[in-house]
Amino acid sequence: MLKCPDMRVNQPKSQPRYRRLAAALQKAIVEARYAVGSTLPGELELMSRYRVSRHTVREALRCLAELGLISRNRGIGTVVTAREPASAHVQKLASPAGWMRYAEDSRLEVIGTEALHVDAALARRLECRRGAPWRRVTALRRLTADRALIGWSDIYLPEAYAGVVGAVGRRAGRVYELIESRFGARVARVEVQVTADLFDAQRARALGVPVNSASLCVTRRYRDATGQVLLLSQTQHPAERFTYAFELLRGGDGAAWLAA
Amino acid sequence: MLKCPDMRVNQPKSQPRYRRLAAALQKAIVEARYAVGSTLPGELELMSRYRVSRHTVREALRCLAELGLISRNRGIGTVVTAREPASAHVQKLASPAGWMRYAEDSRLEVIGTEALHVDAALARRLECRRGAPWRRVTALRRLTADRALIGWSDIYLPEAYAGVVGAVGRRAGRVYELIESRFGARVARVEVQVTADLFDAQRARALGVPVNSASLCVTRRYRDATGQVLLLSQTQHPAERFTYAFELLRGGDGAAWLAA
DNA sequence: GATCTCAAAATGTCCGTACATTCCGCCCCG
DNA sequence: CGGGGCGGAATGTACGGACATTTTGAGATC
Repeated sequence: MLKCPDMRVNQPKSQPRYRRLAAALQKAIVEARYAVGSTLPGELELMSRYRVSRHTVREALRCLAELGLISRNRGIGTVVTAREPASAHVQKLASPAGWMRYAEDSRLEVIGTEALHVDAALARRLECRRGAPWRRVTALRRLTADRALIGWSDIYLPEAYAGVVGAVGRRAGRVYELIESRFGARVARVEVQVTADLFDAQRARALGVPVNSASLCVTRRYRDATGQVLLLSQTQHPAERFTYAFELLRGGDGAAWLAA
Repeated sequence: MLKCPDMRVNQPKSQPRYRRLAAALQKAIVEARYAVGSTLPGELELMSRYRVSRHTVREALRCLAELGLISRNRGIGTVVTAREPASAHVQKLASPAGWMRYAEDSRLEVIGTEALHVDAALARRLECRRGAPWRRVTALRRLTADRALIGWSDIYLPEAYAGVVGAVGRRAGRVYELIESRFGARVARVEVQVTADLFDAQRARALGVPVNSASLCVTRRYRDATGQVLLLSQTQHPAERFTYAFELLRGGDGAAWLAA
């Protein structure tokens, strides 16, 4: 059960004290003796309860923090953040278009927006000139069914299209569709990049996942017929909560999408 | 530069001592004052050289270990394992078939194989009966150009097909193609799941990436016409070294793959 | 009721000490 | 030459102490 990182190939007969304490605390969390959101006893309390040094308590708590089960902050204490991984949402892709957009069972929730003049690095990503006026929108993606958080999105669009921001998440329609209908633009191609990343502290906190936990990272560039980028969105999904799944039908030397 | 995990949103004016030491050591590694493969001075030496406690040295080294720059073992010392992330490989997908198989510019290198009788959990994944004889093959995936490691694969196939294992990575042809040509089986469908995960110690060590670093995790089930699983492969790619990229052409209400 | 201040609670940083465990190289012996 | 044993070097575990920093709640004041 206890998965605190251990580099040694051969496990010792008896576990170190701090690992045993970590296992005991994890058991208590799994058995819901400490509910998610509740606060564990403080270090001093744990010291006396388990008759170990503060060092040992801290090492044990470090293990649990690495597992993402707890979060520790000065002045607050040690809060249980997870009992087990949340149930995973599987996004079935019935066609390649699924890579372009999300199903209707989830929705964006804007949590921030700012106008900016793009620096050199961002200009490269957006394929525009440096200093151009763009708008960054930060949003969370939730399942509509149970409001579960499944992603954090950073969305970039030209400032000229910023008028759609108010409608994002409020009105039916994806961001690029809003841009198309409001400004008469036309998305002709979408470039998709799929990789993985770790959640930083800000994103982890917003999603309620451990800092430095794994995220599936999908970046999309929506281009018009001239190749210009109309919209770029980068979404990080918690690995434990989101999976893309699809099926290919084998044919000749290629493959066709198998609709569900 | 220093990316040791820090939970605090607002950085203090001055960094803690251990972070400063970690930064100094990382700088020395980047500048190749300590080459990859070489051993850093021991804890006691660093204590006297930097005039800090052993505790502070250990915390600093822990940061570097988390970054994957060093590896620490009793009796050996602290070895530099990486100077910087390896350059990233972008796997361009010219068609949906790209999700089914890898391009010709990389190759599998088998590092282990074992016969097994599948337990309940694995039986569910392989959709076979518990106790059935299967073969697990562990392999690394390398770019042929520079031998760079881009993935770790766990491959499962029925023991009846184990005869192809010797040819994996030695002869041209993907695993499922080897099975097809050798045993007359026929892959009709491929189910693909894309998510993210963290590298455990074993996989991290084999790939030379940090423990608990992000991996893009792709699972493929190859099925015959009756739906039976002929082959399951699960590959973890280091996020910094591997990205899937493709482009969709917008059309009607769907999307078509844009060939490169 | 709202705001400010202060103290207590909690974790973070950093020092020190001691012993345990593992690895590796060297030396000795067969 | 090869194998085994031993010692030294190195990190890992665990104890203790002290002070710093952050958060929160209670109480006082306006």
